[in-house]
Amino acid sequence: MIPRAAKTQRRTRIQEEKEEKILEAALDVFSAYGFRGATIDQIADAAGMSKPNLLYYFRTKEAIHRTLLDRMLFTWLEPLRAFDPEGNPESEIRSYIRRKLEMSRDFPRESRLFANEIIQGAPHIEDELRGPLRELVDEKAQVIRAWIKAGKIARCDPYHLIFSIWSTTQHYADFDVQVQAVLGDKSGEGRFEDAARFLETLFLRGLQVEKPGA
Amino acid sequence: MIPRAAKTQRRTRIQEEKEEKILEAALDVFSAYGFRGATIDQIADAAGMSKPNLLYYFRTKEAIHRTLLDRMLFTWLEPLRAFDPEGNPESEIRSYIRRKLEMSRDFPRESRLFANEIIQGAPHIEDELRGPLRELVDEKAQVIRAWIKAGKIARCDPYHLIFSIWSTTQHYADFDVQVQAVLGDKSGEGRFEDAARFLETLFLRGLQVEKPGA
DNA sequence: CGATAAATTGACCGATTGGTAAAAGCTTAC
DNA sequence: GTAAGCTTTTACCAATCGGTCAATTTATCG
Repeated sequence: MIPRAAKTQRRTRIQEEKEEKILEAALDVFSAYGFRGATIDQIADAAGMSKPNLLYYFRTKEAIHRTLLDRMLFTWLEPLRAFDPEGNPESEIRSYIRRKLEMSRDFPRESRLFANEIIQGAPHIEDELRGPLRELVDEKAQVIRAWIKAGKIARCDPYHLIFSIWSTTQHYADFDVQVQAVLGDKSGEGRFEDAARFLETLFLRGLQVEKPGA
Repeated sequence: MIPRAAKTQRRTRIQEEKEEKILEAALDVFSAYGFRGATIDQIADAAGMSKPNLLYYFRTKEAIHRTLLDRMLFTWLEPLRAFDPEGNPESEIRSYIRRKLEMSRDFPRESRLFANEIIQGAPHIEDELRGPLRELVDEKAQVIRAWIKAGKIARCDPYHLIFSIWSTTQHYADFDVQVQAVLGDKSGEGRFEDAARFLETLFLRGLQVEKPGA
């Protein structure tokens, strides 16, 4: 009857497939319209099934949204988790920027899902922001502070540094229409490398990571 | 009968007031939920009037949205228009950052209205993006390019420079919940100065505007 | 004042919203 | 096979959606 708690406790092949198909369709719709702007009918259409059938797998619209957000939040934080206190600042920052930029390129819908949620006040994930997210950022801010004290990078506010890396990289996913409107619609690979080069240069120079010269 | 085309051609005091009140309320609602997520009832409630009364002043939900977006787009571009080719790069960039940051502080709802629209594919303003916006950006990109050629700032892609200033500054309005979740909810003035100092330093150092020393 | 136009309202419309009930169709294990 | 449980569908629900209409109230002007 209820798929998520079937008597056998073991998920059917069909369950696995259909749930994935629903989440895939829902990602399209939620990322394009936000939670309130999205409708179950739209998601069901995109998933190629009837509305009651969809609601057989996820009991409410919110349940679908939650599942997507939970998945998203985890992978969204991966690059920051990979930030290594033992590594050298230049390459750590460089690869953090690159990873975030790759996520914008490879998972733009996930990025927009997240952006929609935050812009609209994060009503579904405020706890996660104030809990796990904040803790992780605090931890990495300490790492940056240590680098500053050791004279490895220029003095700066580590929190705003993290914010600026988030915003600049996510911009290419969330504001893609605007970027395309300004740059023209030529395909993406060259654009990606341009952005990567620009941001790496900006941040590394801005933090004076490179040897003092001239 | 129809207020926007009254026989007298002259707008009543009441029209002026009510339309402003509606737009004010609509800004709240649209910026919080996006176009599709917002409802006329919600806006009417927030404006303290009945739905038919609201529709007496704006014939459709889209008309309200359009009016807000048109107003917004104009003021949103003001700081970029003020970018002066004759000025010196350091102070121009510095004041551009500051102006954009002030807009995020003083008009966060307008910023979120715009962000919602762009994230959701800019269905209502794509023409404006490809037209006026693009032209203005092209023009200012030329200014930056000239500064580079004159050796006044470091070589970099001017478009991505503009994007990065947009994204970093708007971040404080659009992703405010996240910023507050990470930094704690202490009041804003100190935060604003911190952000301004960080961004100015990042960009000016990143562009090597300051005299080569050490 | 009275008259004319502007402003506001309650009642209502068809379409769409998120979600349910129940029965029919389909798989799977025995 | 057949029975049990999983999946899907049809029909439906109350609430809400954007928007209209006619009637009423209020403001304005001579």
